Amino acid sequence: MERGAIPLSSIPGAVDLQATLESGQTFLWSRLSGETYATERPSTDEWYWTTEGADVIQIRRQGERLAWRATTDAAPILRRRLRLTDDLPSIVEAFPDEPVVQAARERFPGLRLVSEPVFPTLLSFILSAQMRVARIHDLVGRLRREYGEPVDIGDRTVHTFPEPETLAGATEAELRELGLGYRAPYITETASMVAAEGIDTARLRNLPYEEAREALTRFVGVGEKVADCVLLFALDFDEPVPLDTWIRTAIEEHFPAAARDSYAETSRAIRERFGPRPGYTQTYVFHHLRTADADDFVVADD
DNA sequence: CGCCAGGCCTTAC
DNA sequence: GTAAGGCATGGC
Repeated sequence: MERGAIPLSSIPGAVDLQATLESGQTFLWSRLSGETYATERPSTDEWYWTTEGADVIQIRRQGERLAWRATTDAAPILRRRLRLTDDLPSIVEAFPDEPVVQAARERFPGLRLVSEPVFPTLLSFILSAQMRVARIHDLVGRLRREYGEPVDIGDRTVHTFPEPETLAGATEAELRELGLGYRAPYITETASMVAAEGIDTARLRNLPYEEAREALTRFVGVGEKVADCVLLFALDFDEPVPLDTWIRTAIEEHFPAAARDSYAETSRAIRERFGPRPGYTQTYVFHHLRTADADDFVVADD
């Protein structure tokens, strides 16, 4: 087990691990205590763990640094996945001067976008259709335990995210037994597609945003909304504003002029009102509205 | 019981 | 291209 630390002084802006990892952008991180998405804010020494390929990575806030321990050198992985080089102060400074956006900004200093592995993100958001955030995370955990590889990390065992080939070998009936419901065939079909031909991430990253979104909908269970999530949370696009029920409601209430009939038109209209990096704005607004009645997410003094 | 959740698919026009 | 209906599951 390797260990290391990243000084907060080396990161532009704050880092709020809970807001970043438990805001529904990624379902690939868990509190080591197992209390992920508990209403209580995690204790300050709480470890979060995830996997990347066969490696296990853990991180926690420790004073004025981010401490990590992992089966590999986690520093470059963490810098990428938590976007620790993003100049957060200048990003939020450019948010539009709208009350709901500014309220979200003030409530979650340190909320950062993520840049997660593509295949696990693709499958997570296929699962996300018509499901709540905590339950999506739970189902990802079931996929890990059923189809991933166990890794002993000392006092407990965690599981890697399953490879495409492994999930391609699962049956729809097996996945339905795990509780995936009608999303079960989407997972087997898309896993089979990825096992057979991969995901051309280099090509996707170089496509214009709307073309990349269209290209991703080739996968079964991936419509415009899920495609937007993959582009925003795994492929580093700045433009996507995934139009889920929360954001649609926010548009109706706070940006009614941006409401349109089609997804594509509403997407264009809200992007023009969310500032230079609409995806970042969206992540703040989503987390703010979804936790509007949970004061536990407000930063407490240590 | 009904309603909702980070929607997508097929079918019909 | 758009509209309608169906679809699993669990929490409240």
